[in-house]
Amino acid sequence: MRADARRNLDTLLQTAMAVFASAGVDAPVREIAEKAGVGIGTVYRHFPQRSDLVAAVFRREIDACADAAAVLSAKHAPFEALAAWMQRYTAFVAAKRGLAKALHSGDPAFDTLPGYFDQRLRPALRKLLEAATAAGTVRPDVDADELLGAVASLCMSAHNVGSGRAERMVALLVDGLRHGAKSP
Amino acid sequence: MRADARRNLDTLLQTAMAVFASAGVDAPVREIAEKAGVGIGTVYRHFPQRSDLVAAVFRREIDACADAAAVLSAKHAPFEALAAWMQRYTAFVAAKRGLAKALHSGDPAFDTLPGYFDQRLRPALRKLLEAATAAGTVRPDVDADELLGAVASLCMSAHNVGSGRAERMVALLVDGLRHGAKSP
DNA sequence: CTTTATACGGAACAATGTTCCGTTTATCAA
DNA sequence: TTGATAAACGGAACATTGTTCCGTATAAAG
Repeated sequence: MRADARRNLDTLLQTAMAVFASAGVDAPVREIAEKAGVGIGTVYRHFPQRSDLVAAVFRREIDACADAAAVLSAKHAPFEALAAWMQRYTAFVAAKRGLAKALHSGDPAFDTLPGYFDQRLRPALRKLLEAATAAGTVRPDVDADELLGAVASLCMSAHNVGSGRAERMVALLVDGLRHGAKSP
Repeated sequence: MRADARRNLDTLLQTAMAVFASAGVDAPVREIAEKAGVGIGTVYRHFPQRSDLVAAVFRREIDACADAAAVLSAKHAPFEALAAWMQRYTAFVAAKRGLAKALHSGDPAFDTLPGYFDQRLRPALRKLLEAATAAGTVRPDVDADELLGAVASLCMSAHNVGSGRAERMVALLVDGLRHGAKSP
């Protein structure tokens, strides 16, 4: 792959992420291309359809969230790493409320996203959970899937718009994980 | 209101309902205008925005569903009327799965729809319920709101696509209403 | 029948997704 | 270093669709 192509792809994804975050996923392709300093043709060579760009940005954010698990795990004690990652995941889900619409739009470009979501995030959380359980700071009867789903529900609910409510609920959830741990 | 205007408005709403049903609520305005045999300008005079047309069609379908209650009530015994209307409502909700997206689009044209929905359908169902309860064929501890919500949930669930599953579940629900009635 | 306010139709405009192709440039062999 | 070339670039042009505007047609009233 040519160096300029790689460069453009990177700035494109970065810019698209920023634009989607501030103007929503319906932002015009022209605007993204302009802000990234590339032509429209460049965008469409990398992403044949607009939805492909959206999906790529999404996948990238899933990756970032999943990768954060290992970093946090190396930097903190098991329980603290778990708690920190849960907040990281909360931020991710909360910021992506617009995704639900896109996912249900029927566009084939989004078909593989739910699977990718599971494939990357579930193992990430499972490792954190297992480490904390092994350390005795978290109860052993909690399922990674259920936890991911619960947080998503908390964040998606219409009553949780704004003002850290979702974060507080998730913090409560995480505190609940301590109950029944081997060593308190 | 001029006669031709009234005529055009009616055919427009009828046509739009048919097109939305077959091609989805994203069908182009031009297509609707053409099928209705009117110019685009005519559509936009009656409905300043595309979403206003969608909302009008919706309101009309809510009306039809609500009005069906009185008709069924006059034609059948209380319980049979209730059961028939529940199926009518089921068909209405099932057909309008695309509505959820529209409702959450943030377009102000849809702001009053949820309220209208309640205002028309809740009393309709309440009257049917009260009549059946008074006749002793339905238990008295059922709330119209809850019933409407339950049916909506049954229909909206992604697992209920196709093949009368929702209808069967609703029928079950209705049969459940008989339990604990004064006279079995 | 004439008048007039109303409604009509569709051309024209604007925004946006997508395609196409002439031009530029990174890469590499000589 | 330089020339060849395949890859990538940029943006004009096209297609679709929502929306506006205005000249024309017509229903309604006297």
